[in-house]
Amino acid sequence: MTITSTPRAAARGSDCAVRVVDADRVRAVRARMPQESDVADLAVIFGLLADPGRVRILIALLEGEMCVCDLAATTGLSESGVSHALRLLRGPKVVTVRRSGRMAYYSLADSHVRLLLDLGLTHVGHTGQDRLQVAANG
Amino acid sequence: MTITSTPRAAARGSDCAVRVVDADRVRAVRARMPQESDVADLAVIFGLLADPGRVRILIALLEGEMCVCDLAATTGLSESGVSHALRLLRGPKVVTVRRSGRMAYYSLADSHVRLLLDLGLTHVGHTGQDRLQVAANG
DNA sequence: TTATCGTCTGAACAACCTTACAGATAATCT
DNA sequence: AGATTATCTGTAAGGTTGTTCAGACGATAA
Repeated sequence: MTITSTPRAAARGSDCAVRVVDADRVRAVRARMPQESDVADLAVIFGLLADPGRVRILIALLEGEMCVCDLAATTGLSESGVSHALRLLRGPKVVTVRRSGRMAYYSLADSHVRLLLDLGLTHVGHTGQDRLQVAANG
Repeated sequence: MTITSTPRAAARGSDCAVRVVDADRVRAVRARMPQESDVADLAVIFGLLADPGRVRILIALLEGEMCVCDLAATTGLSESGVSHALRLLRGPKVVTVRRSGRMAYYSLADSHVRLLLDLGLTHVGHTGQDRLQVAANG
C-alpha cells in the first residue's frame, strides 16, 4: 500500500494511492495495530456475543453450570437452538462441557468473557441512557 | 411459558411444556435475567465490535481523533467502507464527529467501548504496548 | 463561476447468520 | 430387547450484513 503525504499530493502526483492527511499519525497507529489474526479473533469473540439468545445463555451461566434443557427454559430458546448456540460457543472455548450420563452441563470457560459481559451489562443498565438507536441517523 | 418440575414429569404428565431439571435454579436465574431490551442493546453493541474493519477503526481511535481518509489508510478499508462503518458506530453513540470545513474528525465517544476493546485485546493476548515493542523489533 | 476535495449515501450483490424441522446418537429405564 | 430420554446434528429457508460502485452533497480553491 502506497501512502502519500497529503490527500492533495495524492491527487496531484500519483494515480491510485491512499490519501493521507497526517502521515506520521497513520504510521504510528499502524505500528501499534495488532496483527490481523488477533483482530479477527477479537471480532469472532464479539460476534459470539452479538446475539440476544447467546447473551442470555451466557448471562445464565454467570451463576454457574447448567444443563441444556434448563438453559432452554431459562432463555426461551428451543433446546435445539440452545444446542446450536452452545456449539458455536464451544468452538473458541467460551464455554466448556461436563458430561454426566446423558446430561451435558455447560459453564463459562473464560473469565475474560465474564468480564466482557459484566462490563457490557453495567454499560446498558447503569448509564440510564435511552434505547439504542442504530438506524436513521441524520 | 409453562414450567414443569422435571423433564420426566413433563414427558409423563403434560404435552408441550418446557422441561426443567432444576426448577428453583431456573426461576432464580430468570429472575436475575436483565430485561429483553437491555439484552438486545448489549447484543447490538457487541455486534458493532464483531467486524474486523470496525475493530481496526476503533483501535485506531483509541489514540485520539482521526479523519476518514486517515482511518482508511490506517485500516486498509476504502473510504466509502470507513464512512459506512462510522455511520453504524455513530448511531449508538460509539463514536462522535467533529466537523471542520470538509473534514470530519471521529473519536471514541464512550469509555465503556474503550474498556471493552482493551479487555478484548488482552483476551486475545496482546496489549497495545506489547505491539509497540514487537513492531519495533520487526 | 468552475473545478476539486473530503465525505456521505443508495442500491445491488454475495456471503453470512439465525431459526426451525427432522432425524440421529448415546445413555437410561422397563 | 425395546422404549424413552437428553442432547446433538444436517439441512434449507429467510433474513441480515459487508462490500463495492456510482454518484450526491457541502466546502474550498482557482
